[in-house]
Amino acid sequence: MIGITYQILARPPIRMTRQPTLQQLRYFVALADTGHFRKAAERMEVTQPSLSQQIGNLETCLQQHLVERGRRVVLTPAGREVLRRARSIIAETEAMVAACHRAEAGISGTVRLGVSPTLGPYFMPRLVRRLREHFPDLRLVIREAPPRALIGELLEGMHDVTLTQTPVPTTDAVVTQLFREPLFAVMAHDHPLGGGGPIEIAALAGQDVLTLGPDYALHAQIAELCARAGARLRQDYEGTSLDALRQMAAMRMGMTILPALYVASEVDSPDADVAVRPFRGGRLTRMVGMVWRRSAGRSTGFERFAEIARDVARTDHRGLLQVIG
Amino acid sequence: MIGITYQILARPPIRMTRQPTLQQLRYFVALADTGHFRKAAERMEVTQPSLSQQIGNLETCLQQHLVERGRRVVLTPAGREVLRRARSIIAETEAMVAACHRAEAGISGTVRLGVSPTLGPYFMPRLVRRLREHFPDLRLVIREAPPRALIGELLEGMHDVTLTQTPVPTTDAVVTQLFREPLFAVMAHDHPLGGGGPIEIAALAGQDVLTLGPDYALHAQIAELCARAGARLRQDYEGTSLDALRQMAAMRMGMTILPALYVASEVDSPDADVAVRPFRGGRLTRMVGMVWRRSAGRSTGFERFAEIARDVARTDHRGLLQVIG
DNA sequence: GAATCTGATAGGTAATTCCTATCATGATTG
DNA sequence: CAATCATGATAGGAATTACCTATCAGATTC
Repeated sequence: MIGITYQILARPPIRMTRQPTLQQLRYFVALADTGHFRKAAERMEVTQPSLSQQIGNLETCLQQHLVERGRRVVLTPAGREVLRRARSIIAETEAMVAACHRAEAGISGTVRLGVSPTLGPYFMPRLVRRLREHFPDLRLVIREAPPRALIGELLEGMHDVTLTQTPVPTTDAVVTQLFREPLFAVMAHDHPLGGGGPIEIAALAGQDVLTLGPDYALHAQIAELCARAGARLRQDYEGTSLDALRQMAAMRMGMTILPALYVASEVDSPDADVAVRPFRGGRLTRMVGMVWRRSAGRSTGFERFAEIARDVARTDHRGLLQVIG
Repeated sequence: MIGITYQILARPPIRMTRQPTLQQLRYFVALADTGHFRKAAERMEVTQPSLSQQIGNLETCLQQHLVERGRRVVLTPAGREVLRRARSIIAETEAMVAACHRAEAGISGTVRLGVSPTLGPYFMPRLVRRLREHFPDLRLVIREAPPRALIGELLEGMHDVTLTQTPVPTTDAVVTQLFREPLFAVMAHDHPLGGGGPIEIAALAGQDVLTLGPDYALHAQIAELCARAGARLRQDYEGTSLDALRQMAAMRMGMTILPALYVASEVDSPDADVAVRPFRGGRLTRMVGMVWRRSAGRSTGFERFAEIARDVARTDHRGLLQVIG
């Protein structure tokens, strides 16, 4: 008979099975704590019949008596077990709500930050420290990937936000520019262009130039520069990292072009194994920005992240990076 | 303005703060698992607008975006954190419901069984084993207390059910008789009444009789017997346990009267330190029953417990106990 | 460009929660 | 012992929430 009714109504079984509600659990905990229906109702700020009814509904749903209703209210064994679980469920729910409400500027949970390896090691340590100051509850997972992969992964949802060289080849992302980072010519000490002051782009003519693979934004930029300056971009050798490029230059395999943050961090010392020359007037730079999915919307808090990153660039890398905005 | 509205409506703050519901959490988990609103709605057997609205309500309540709605559905960092907690909350809720539904004959949670020390050690081991066979999920806490305290504690809610000598001095409890347990006369081997077959109650006349203190039902019973038979109930010495009584009898401080289960367990051997004589025709017995609060109602499962206890008495103590019912 | 897919919004129905009023029972007071 | 109070349940109805149907707006596919 009931089976037939179901067929007629086409009502799904999931809806036929009553489930306990969090409110019912809260009412039950209040009753257990006060040992008294009226007092529990007062505590929960509803009337006694409402509370009584909801606790009755809970008992019906669980198919167990939870309470003995005599001269005193006493929990049954089942009631005591349900009380234990109810407390745990309510506590976790409240912790979840509190964590969400506590979140500052929409930052909550674990943020996954993707970063280019040409940038991450030289910029992130200070940025992480600063972010931690601003968002004490922030949890951050940082993953490195070459920019071409990085943007794809961002769009796939693998990262929440990325720090990388711009422009990026998509319109599905919001790009917020942070700063302009100068690039430096780097070569062996005894290279024809080694030594001296700022170098002109035109001086690259006829030189062998090493750079990273095409997965990096730097690759296209340097390839375009070589074409423009009449230099030879070595196709037979590609660096897999900035360190590799520097070592190849030191071994006289050609000259290379490296970002300022890397140079400042890894090369700028009197006993460096390569010579470093800035381009005249800072003519050669790369743009660095923060990128997140357009669908993330306006309340993500990532704009706040970008502000903080600019601040780091401004104060910790003063005179090296040209902050934008 | 809003503060004033609140004052006018006299609505309690607890009601002004929206709380997440378990259904919303279930919808959100389905969305996270399917990555797709329509598919999640199908899975939950509601329409897409319903699911969409409830997830929106959850986001409003938590004051966080949980989902990016773009060309694909991607969880935000906050969303991933809420997902983790939601899974835990739902799992615990389902475990709670399942435990309640799985319960056999209303037995669920941890049952607290109070037992008289004159009974427990000699009857409970077999009863517990049998109960465990019938209720595999049963959790049992067994506590001993003298019967006078035991019944008070039962009424206070400290025990859920008790096993004790009856009658009990209250009408607030349901008493289910289990069996009649014979009592035996016990004395030193060289006591004037030592040796021989069954003893008449009248033979106690003039004898010193030892028994337990007034917290035990046995006390009143033996006191009444002594008055009736013209025996002297020793007031200067009281046993604190059945073992103590037996030892005092062995030391010729008087005779005593002990229950059959104890005798069968602790005395019934050829080299016992006391003589044991049954009363003629089994005339002297005590009644043992199971007792629970009247307010526990009819669906407690304790009647089932009583049946099992009778079964234990019938099969494991055959010829010793006279089962009732 | 039309058709289809996807998620949001609006209006209305159905279901649930809560309130008020009352009932039934037991305990307490005078 | 009658009157009163306290306690939890039940009934009817109002208020609120959950859900459905219809539609909109934007994106994607053919």
